[in-house]
Amino acid sequence: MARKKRLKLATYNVNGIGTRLPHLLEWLARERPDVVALQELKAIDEAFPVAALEEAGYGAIWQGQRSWNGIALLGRDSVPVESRRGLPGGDSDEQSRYIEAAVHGILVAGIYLPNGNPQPGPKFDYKLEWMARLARHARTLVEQPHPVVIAGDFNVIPTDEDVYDPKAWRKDALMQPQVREAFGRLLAQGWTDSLRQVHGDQRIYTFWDYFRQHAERDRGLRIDHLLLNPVLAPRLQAAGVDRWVRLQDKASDHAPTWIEVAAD
DNA sequence: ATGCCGTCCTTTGGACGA
Repeated sequence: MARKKRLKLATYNVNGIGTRLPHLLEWLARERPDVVALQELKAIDEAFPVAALEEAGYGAIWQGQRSWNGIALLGRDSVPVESRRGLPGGDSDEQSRYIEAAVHGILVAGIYLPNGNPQPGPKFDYKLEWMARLARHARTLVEQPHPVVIAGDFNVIPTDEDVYDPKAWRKDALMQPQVREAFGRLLAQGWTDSLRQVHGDQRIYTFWDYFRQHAERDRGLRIDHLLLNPVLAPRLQAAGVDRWVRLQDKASDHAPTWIEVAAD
């Protein structure tokens, strides 16, 4: 078999793996990503569809949780080699939001960053505290001599160019100044926001809520991100969003978001 | 201005999501 010239890395918030498994399998078959970070499994470990994914050609590691949260990493023809689950300093944190593994020669940190609404309040405080813990750990990842990507649902609208109507979302936790500053501090460590890097000033969204036909009208948010460390960033070749998945019946409110990097 | 819809189970309403 000819050696692949590119690797496709993707993140997809499925909003319930049980309900979304048919969508996930159809998307995997059509787009053939090499590495996938999943969020919002909303299922316990025992309910993860490991056999169906194996049948589809994907190895997986996952950390579930009843009802909420839950993350997984998939590797095409490969079982991810886990390096960590849960962020350092979160021994009392019961929420399944962080999983990290080596897949196809890349260290992949899959995250489901807390939403933080309503703000102000304890959930917003938890979001800021989680972002601080992420930043501390990310500092050790960014300087790795290996390629590293942080991929997932960040629940951060980085700028007003990343939301169809900033005024409508002004009070939302996803675009509060403290949240944007925390995301900015993360980028300042040396991470590349790959979708923005590839698309420049162009509008591109990864999430559309279920109301007012927002998906059909492309009134969305850019909140799913893939951040690359300085070793991986020069290999970035392409980036996009598989919006067709969001336009299907019974879709998740997020669409798969991906990049292609040169194989080393 | 708004969870208007969707998913889960703590199930037939409430909690949560963004």
